[in-house]
Amino acid sequence: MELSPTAKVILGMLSLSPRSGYEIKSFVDKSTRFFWAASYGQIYPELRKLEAAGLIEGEDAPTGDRKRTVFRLTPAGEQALHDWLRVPPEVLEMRHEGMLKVFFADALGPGERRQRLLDMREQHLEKLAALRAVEAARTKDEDTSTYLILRFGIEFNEWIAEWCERAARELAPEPVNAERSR
Amino acid sequence: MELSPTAKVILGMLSLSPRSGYEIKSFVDKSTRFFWAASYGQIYPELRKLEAAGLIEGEDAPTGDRKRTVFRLTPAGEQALHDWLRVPPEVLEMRHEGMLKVFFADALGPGERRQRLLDMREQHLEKLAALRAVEAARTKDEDTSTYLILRFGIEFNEWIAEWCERAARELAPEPVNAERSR
DNA sequence: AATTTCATGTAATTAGTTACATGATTAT
DNA sequence: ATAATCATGTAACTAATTACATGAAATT
Repeated sequence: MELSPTAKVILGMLSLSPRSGYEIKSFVDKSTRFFWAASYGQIYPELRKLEAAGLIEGEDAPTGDRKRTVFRLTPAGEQALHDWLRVPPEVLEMRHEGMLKVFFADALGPGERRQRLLDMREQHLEKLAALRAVEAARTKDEDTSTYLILRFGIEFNEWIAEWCERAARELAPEPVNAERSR
Repeated sequence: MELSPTAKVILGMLSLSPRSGYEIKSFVDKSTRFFWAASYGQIYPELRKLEAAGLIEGEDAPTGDRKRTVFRLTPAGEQALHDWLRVPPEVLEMRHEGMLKVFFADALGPGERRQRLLDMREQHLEKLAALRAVEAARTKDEDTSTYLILRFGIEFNEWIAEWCERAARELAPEPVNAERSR
């Protein structure tokens, strides 16, 4: 059974612990968001499909009068997750507008490449700040894979920001400031 | 006028030089592919829309009996490209299955995280080899933005592969080999 | 009292891939 | 002769976002 992109993240999230669609979405936004996003428009229909396929099962768990369904993996769902995890990865796609603008920067004339690099750097510094905030809010999970990936995200964005700074510096030797000034 | 994702790469490619849809596609595959892809199913319909909007114009340039249309930017198209390039980037999306598998690796048990890291490393080594081949085939363009981005791609994939190797080594002190052995 | 968060869902739209179809030209 | 490349395009399908809609509970 071929898993859809959103099925992959849902099954994985439910392997961490049973949870509702809303909780899946909010945890995605604090964790996999920077390399694997998911919206409500994907999550809720996919939860129904996975339940129909017998990979997950939902249980009513309302808070007062507000209805709520918590999903957990079935044995078949756990098996499907394991099967997927053991195969080498295939999907590796990016949509990086900052890089595209640097790539075409020469169309603006010789002086403009530097500013495109600084714009790209700025975007990664913003991502970095968001990930650092997540790191600060977290509680003892040093030995988990989820924390390892958070560290990856932080170091990854640092590396890119530094690469941009270095490339900008090589174009013009003035110091690079943190703020955009235009 | 809001440019579609594919319009951005088409206008940029035509700023490098006039070319056909086929040539746009093959150059994308050798250059922006690793951070901004485009398929024929996107390119040909978008070329028609951009021509209808007056941003590009096509000229018949057949090779013998095989018909062929070469597109170039109009002044309005050049303006649209410049307007887009000068605004800070917004789109920054990834679909990174290797990272997602590392993220959920604990579901397989404690020993499996290492293999997921090595799988992810392998994928980036493959990207790296493809980009190095492009670099070897290229001719004097050291001072262009397109070459800068190629260098970025190479160093970026190197950095990720090394990060994976380092993380795998910290989990188990045996040496990391280039080949998958399972 | 008002705002934010929790909670679930759908409809419309946009984006994108993959497979198919056709045919000329060039290289082996 | 055959295969690879050049060249253009569409149809079917999959994926994904965005906006909308509704309403309860918790917080300020």
